[in-house]
Amino acid sequence: MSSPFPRAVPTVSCAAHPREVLRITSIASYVAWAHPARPTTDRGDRPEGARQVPPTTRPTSRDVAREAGVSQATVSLVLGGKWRGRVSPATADAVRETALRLGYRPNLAARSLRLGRTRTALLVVPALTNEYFARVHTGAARVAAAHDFGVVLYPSPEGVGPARDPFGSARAALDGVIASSMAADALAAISGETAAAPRTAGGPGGLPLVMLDSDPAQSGAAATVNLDLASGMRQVTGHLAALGHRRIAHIASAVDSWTFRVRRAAFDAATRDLPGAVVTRRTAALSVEGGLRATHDALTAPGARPTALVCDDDVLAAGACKAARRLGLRVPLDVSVTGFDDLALATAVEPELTTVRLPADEAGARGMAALLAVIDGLSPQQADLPVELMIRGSTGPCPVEPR
Amino acid sequence: MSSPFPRAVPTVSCAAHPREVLRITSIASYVAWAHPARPTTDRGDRPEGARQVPPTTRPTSRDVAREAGVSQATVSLVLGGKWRGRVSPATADAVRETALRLGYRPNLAARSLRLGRTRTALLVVPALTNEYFARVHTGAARVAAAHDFGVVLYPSPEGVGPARDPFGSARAALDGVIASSMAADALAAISGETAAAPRTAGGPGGLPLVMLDSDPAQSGAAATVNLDLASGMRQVTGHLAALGHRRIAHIASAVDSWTFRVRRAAFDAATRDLPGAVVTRRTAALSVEGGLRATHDALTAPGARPTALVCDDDVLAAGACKAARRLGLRVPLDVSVTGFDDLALATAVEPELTTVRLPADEAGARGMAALLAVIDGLSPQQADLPVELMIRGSTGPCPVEPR
DNA sequence: GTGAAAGCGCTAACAC
DNA sequence: GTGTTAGCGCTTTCAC
Repeated sequence: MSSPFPRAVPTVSCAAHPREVLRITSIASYVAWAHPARPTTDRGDRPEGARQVPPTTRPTSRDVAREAGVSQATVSLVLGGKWRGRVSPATADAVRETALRLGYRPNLAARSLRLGRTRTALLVVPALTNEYFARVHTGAARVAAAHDFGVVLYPSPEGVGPARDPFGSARAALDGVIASSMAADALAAISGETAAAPRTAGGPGGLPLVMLDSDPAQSGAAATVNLDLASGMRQVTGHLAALGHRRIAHIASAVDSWTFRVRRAAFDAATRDLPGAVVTRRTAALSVEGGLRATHDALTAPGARPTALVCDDDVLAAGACKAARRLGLRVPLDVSVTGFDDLALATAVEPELTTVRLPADEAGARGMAALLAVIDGLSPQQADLPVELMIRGSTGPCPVEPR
Repeated sequence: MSSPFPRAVPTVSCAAHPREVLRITSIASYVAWAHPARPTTDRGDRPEGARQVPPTTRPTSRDVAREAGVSQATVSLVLGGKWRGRVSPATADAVRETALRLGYRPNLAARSLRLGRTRTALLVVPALTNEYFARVHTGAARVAAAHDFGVVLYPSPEGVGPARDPFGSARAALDGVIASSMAADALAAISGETAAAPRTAGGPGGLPLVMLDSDPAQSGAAATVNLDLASGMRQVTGHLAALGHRRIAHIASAVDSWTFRVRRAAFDAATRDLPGAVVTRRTAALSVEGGLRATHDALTAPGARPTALVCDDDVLAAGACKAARRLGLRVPLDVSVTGFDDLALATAVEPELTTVRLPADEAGARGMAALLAVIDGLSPQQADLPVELMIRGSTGPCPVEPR
């Protein structure tokens, strides 16, 4: 997606043009910031003489100013790129040169404090250990970077265990929040607080919030970026129906979040219209093991065995394939399996999974774009992102004489 | 790993005991921070009247002080947990109550500016789209949180494309850096800058740096946390040798980073001592597809076909299995395959991969602990983390009459 | 036991 | 064109 926003001008102008150099310079700059500080825990004050501030500090804009023979304000203007008609080019160059030579880097804390905003967004994800959200982050970070924004991840409690304090994880001050579903607790809290002024940025107590993959009606967010999951599920069932499958089991995620409720409802709606459809459902923990167990149950339950397994997720589908094979069933000859998400896993297993590709990267990018729009006081575009059925080897024609 | 550090006392005391409430309160607090600020891009100044600071701001410690009828300093002391003998318990309670009622949250930018440190560490990872590093982050974040530190991820350029400016990604000011290998550029820059004062925190230009999975001799870091990869590779080759395999192909990662050089050297060393061993090697892009191609080449090369494939990585191993099967070879009957890392993928595929479990979470935790130690002026313990061979279904006895 | 005051490094309005 | 100045919100001496 090409961003609808104008490109931000780099805050600290970088004489070095090749991005290699820029990158290195910038990272290396971090090195120039160190105070051997001890945690401010109440572990009793040090008895031995209190070591004071270290002798070496990194240069401030004042140092640059002194060194360059200008005022500190001039340094700020030049490095901030706002010197257009106010500082002579020669002076500006001198300042930049000095800043570079001293290895000056603006103090972000000071800047944030002064500006009252941080150009930082929080991305709340259920757990980092998931390729899907990694891709969401990638997309969000890409758009953010293009606008000189940063993204800080907050893996919501389930991810790292109940985080004692989000300040520990999301340490930065924030300009906005992007939250995906599946972070129920946190989301409830956020929307609850935002309810007073849901649609505006800067309302009383209203930090701009964009929700991903969540109920637009309930989120209380300024914007919602959703995927057309219903279409995906319809494509899946349509595909299976076209292959002749009628006995279909839904291996559903046990996680109670909007995204899975939508998948379930879409599955139900799609199969309801399928003449002769015999539908069952098992819920499973969101893991290979969970999918395996639920599928085992679905395939060994009394009654006619399903010929197709619609899984809420690729991971579940991988488990489903294992379960089928352990029962001596061939995929897709005896039973077809579909996934959802199109993770790398989908093409790592054999047969490769027929699955629904979710544009995770794009969702993250849209989410960030929406957040930036909200922060800007604009109304972000709202449209479900299209998903695409990837037909691969795990689905095939319904066996003629099943069982 | 149980942390060697004392537990930090929460900065803002939380009357609410149940962690549910704490969590919600904390996250919700973010909502109370909003300035409808426009990006400071040079897109021309607004012609229409310059909207000033929004009317609503979140409460400051001064507001709390006024409301509670105390001085702002008292608020700071109480909420900072340093009121032990200086403020009366009654006053302290009143302050806390007021802070809670107003929804007060300390401004992190101001705190950082004042303290000169941020209690934030940067975790540089090659790309987020990788379960291994997600686990590293999890471990690091866990230890960090226990010490009231935050972790900000910086997916190094390969991950999100060449980030224009790390300040865009890692927006927070930092107290230290944890970097994994495979982030060559960034690392070179960091170690280059740190070389002047490698072993101390707070040396001139020396931001504490801990390297993960990197050459201890070259990193220039204050500490290195490594895995005993050589042992892992020895276990793999030993396992295969015990099964009778002698013709072994190494499907090596094409990524030129220390971790893979170690694996390669260990493989070479281990097979060198194996009488009658016939060893080949193919390098592969770090993907299922890459593994598939390299393995296809290895299995179809002229000469006696290898009976075992040692892959640098589970993803490569997944590709190797696919390649073998496409050639009509059964795993493990005709060819054995081993992976490395023990990602979830290893047990998602069939047969499940015999692989080396890397304690990623533990590595992240150790890295963070080491960083905290360095920041504290202590010398972190240095020891390679043990790895473990997970024997599963992808390896079996060498076929008696191979080919 | 509590308040007053200094100042972290930066930006931006305003003088000159 | 350039310099001076006033804080952003917080922590931390130091008086009282």
